[in-house]
Amino acid sequence: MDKNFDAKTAEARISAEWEKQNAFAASSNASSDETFCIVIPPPNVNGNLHMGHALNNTVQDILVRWHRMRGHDTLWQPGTDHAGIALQIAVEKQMAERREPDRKSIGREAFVERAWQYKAETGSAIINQLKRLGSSCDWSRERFTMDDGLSAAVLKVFVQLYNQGLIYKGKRLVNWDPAMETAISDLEVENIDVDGHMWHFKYPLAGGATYEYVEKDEDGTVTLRETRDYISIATTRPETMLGDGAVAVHPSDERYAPIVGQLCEIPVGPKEHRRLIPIITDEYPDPEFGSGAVKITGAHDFNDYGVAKRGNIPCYRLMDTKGAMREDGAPYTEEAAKAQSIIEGAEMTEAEIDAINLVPDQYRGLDRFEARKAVIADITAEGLAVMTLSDDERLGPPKKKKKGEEEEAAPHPVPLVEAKKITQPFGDRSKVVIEPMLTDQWFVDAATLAKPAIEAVRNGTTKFVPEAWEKTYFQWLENIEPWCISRQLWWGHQVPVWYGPSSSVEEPTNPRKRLTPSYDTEYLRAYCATSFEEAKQLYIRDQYPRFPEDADEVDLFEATSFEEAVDELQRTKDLAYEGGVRVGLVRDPDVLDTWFSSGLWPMSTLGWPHETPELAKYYKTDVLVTGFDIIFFWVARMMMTGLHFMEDEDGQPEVPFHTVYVHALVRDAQGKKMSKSLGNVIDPLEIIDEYGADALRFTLTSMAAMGRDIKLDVNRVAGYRSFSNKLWNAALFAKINDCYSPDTGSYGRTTEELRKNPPRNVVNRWVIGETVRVSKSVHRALEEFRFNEAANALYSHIWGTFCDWYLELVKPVLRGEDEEAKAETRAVYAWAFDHCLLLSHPIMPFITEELWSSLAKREKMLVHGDWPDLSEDMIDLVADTEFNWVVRLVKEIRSVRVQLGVKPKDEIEMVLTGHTPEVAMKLLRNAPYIQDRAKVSECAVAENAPEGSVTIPMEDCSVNLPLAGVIDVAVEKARLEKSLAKLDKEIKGLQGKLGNETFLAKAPDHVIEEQRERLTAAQAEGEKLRDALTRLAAIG
RNA sequence: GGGCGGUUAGCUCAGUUGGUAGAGCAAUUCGUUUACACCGAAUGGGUCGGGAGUUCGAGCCUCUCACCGCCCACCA
Repeated sequence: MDKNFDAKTAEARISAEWEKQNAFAASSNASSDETFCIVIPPPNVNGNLHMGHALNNTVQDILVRWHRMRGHDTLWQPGTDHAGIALQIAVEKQMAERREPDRKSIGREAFVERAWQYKAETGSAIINQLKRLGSSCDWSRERFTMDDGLSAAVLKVFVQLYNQGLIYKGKRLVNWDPAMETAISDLEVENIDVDGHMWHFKYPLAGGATYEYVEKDEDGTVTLRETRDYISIATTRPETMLGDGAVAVHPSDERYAPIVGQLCEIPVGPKEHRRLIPIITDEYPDPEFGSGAVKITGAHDFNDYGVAKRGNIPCYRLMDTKGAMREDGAPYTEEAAKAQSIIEGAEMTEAEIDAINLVPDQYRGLDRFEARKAVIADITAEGLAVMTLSDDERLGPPKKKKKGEEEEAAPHPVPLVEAKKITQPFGDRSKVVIEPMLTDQWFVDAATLAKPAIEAVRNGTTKFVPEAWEKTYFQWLENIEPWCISRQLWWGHQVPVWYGPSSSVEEPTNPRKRLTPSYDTEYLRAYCATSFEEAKQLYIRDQYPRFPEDADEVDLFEATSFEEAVDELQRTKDLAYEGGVRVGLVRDPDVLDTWFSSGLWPMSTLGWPHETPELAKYYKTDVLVTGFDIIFFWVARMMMTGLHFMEDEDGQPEVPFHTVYVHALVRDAQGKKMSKSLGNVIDPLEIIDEYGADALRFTLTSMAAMGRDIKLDVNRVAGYRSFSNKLWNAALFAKINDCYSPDTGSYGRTTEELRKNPPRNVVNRWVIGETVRVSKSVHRALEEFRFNEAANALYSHIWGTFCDWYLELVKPVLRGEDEEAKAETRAVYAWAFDHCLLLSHPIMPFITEELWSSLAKREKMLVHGDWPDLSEDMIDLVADTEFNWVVRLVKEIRSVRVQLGVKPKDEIEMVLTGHTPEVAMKLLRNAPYIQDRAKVSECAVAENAPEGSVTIPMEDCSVNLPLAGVIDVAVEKARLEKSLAKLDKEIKGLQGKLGNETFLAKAPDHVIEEQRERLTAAQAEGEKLRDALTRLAAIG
């Protein structure tokens, strides 16, 4: 055996061996019907292992290895997520780097192929990284959210929810990412406070009308009265003024009561053609804020959208998919006239309103931020920019003063713009400012699906650990909004809906008339199906009900766009097609939110919608291990879909897992998530390279208890590497001392034998008891998900008990001549050490596996070892108390030696006094150990303490070290006095407590008894110390 | 604005029915041809953020304040 564990080479070798043995395969090592299943939170397929993954997978692996060792039928289901938007960004980035033509120029089909190629290049990296961590997933069952099986699940879920009315399409204001040109869900928006500005502009009243503007204070006293020909509006987004549909004030706001119902002018655009909009009332404006008047831009603000819907105010879309001002449509004057006609009573459909482009010609094509600058400049030039701030507000926002910087002497000059902290929405992937955009999108009726998901946690069917997270879960689900699931991306599951022209406008008796159908959306019908073939059937049945038997005569083809459908029809128009009809069905181009497919993960990876044996056996799964950041994204959605689609044997909705273990996030020192852009990432792979996977795993395990943040300290990893080194050397010691027989490959005694015939030697009996104890502690800790307790129990047992005491104590025996004692000790050493390996394996799989096989020939690898289930009756209480006494005695002697400056090499005598015969026996029985451990030459027993000796009080005796002449009397005196002072303080406290009648009356008996015992012991010890002081005084 | 965490030794953090404050690292002293220097022995170090309350007894329960952080929703 090498002197140290070479993690780097050993880990690779051991991984290979596990793989070769199929050690992680589902059901491997199963000896009971009890199942245990965890589905991995699928990492992004193009991702790299970060500390969060490391923690997450360490926890899962501990549970999985533990259950597998217990003989449970165990499956850890692995896989990866296609990471919709994230992967598309990555692919496009790579294409740009490689100077390939961009996405749009190669087209959808080629791009998707390119993305698959990218996936093939990077797809195994994260899996290999998980393997390096030691994750014992059943890799043969690896799944991918876009593989055939999982895609089938997605289709089935979509179609069923669609047919149940739980998925629908609608024109809504959604969060739009102008960089990726797609909608995103609420959860994918990060709201960040940034320094912003608020502008105040005058909207002149139509036709130069005026009114008396009156401001009053709280008492009703008039503070301002003036004649105005405008209404003042505050905005942080001047560029959206172009799309204003109204100005709203609160119905109770008396200042504006005179002008409600009148029209005002949007002060931007060509002067002669400025749009007029009505002043309306709505509950939304806060009279206390700004001027109390709000411009209503329904197509670009979520609050305004609500007002617009209530007040029947048109929503004018100003921007294109890139967030630039629209360039389509007729010149501004014509478009504005259309809008104006609505005010005058013209009726228009939503689509017609959406088609109106109200961007004045000079702003068309400008980026939204450029447009903002231009709008501000133009309005300001016209003198319509105003400030309506109080003097206090004019000071601007408080500036953070840097050290040494002088306080601002004078207020700012009156600004034309108010500096203001504003919360801006950013795309969590693209990091660009999100634009509310009025678009057609697919939604899931989340509120309906949420109800059973809430109930299942309420009634305890699924439990969160720690429980506190249930509150977070409820809070979100109870206020859930429709979930926008469509993305205008190319990478992902395409929405399984096909559109075809409606034939209902005309009688389909003459199908030839439908040869070139109008693809105007008004006449489109949607068919949701799991395949084109199915959609075709649905279309025929719906559109040509009279010709079911003539279905062959309807020639349907699938087109990727409406343009293509029309082109294709034009192209084939001349082809003879007797007696039939030719129609192109166009598939919805959108893809689904990544979380739509990962939300099915527990069902889909086990085979659903097929009724596979795995699904029957392992669903519902047991524990879901996750960070709290994806409780909403993922956990809640798995609960919703799981409950909707899965049933138990009784036909009741079934949850996907009974326990959700929520762990902390690994963060940086500021409590921020680790991120590449912040440069605060600790790479787990580098840590593994340097310290080994076991050390990293042990570190994360010991920190798993933390509430929310784990601030990883690399020093701690180093500390736990030392721990594995410790374990390694304890094994080396076993090898050197032949604890494992090379012939039989075993240590000669089974647990059962040791239980029936306990060893003679008290040290061996004691270590068996300690082993039983630690096995119970570890087991209980794992049962209760208290991973840090399991780690700490092992740490202190292996290092503090086994290595520091047991290993040292058996040295004299193993070096001695008593062959019988040696044989017994070897056997017990090996047994106890094996248990250290068994119990540590879930946390530190590599080193324990390595030692397991290198110490002895084994029937099975440790990964399939039998998890200890030791019976309490193996704890020998007598040996226990006796040995704790020995340990305490040795520690006391060592302490005294160091304090009094006795040289480590010097052996001293010890004399026991004030003892009973039993105590004397106890001492003599253990004399060899005490002599060895405390460097004592002789353990004697006497009536009286020798002259000039140092005394150590024990509860049942005194230990005297004859050190006359060796020690400094003054130092010893100081030592005794210090101990005495400490003791007196304790005695005083205890006496006070026991003298307190209410304490005696109210405290439970066992507590009182405990305090009494402690007092007695402390008093006895105090006496001994006082005696010693007296004797010392006699010498001095 | 709503919700949730945190504040314990120099540092990173444990501390589960309220009953003598703990670990690792760091520090100091001493040691080691003995499984291990990725070592051993010993030592020092905390009015458990402030205040109030409940209790015989509070790091733990209640209230409050302060600071730090997270989540959700937001005033145009």
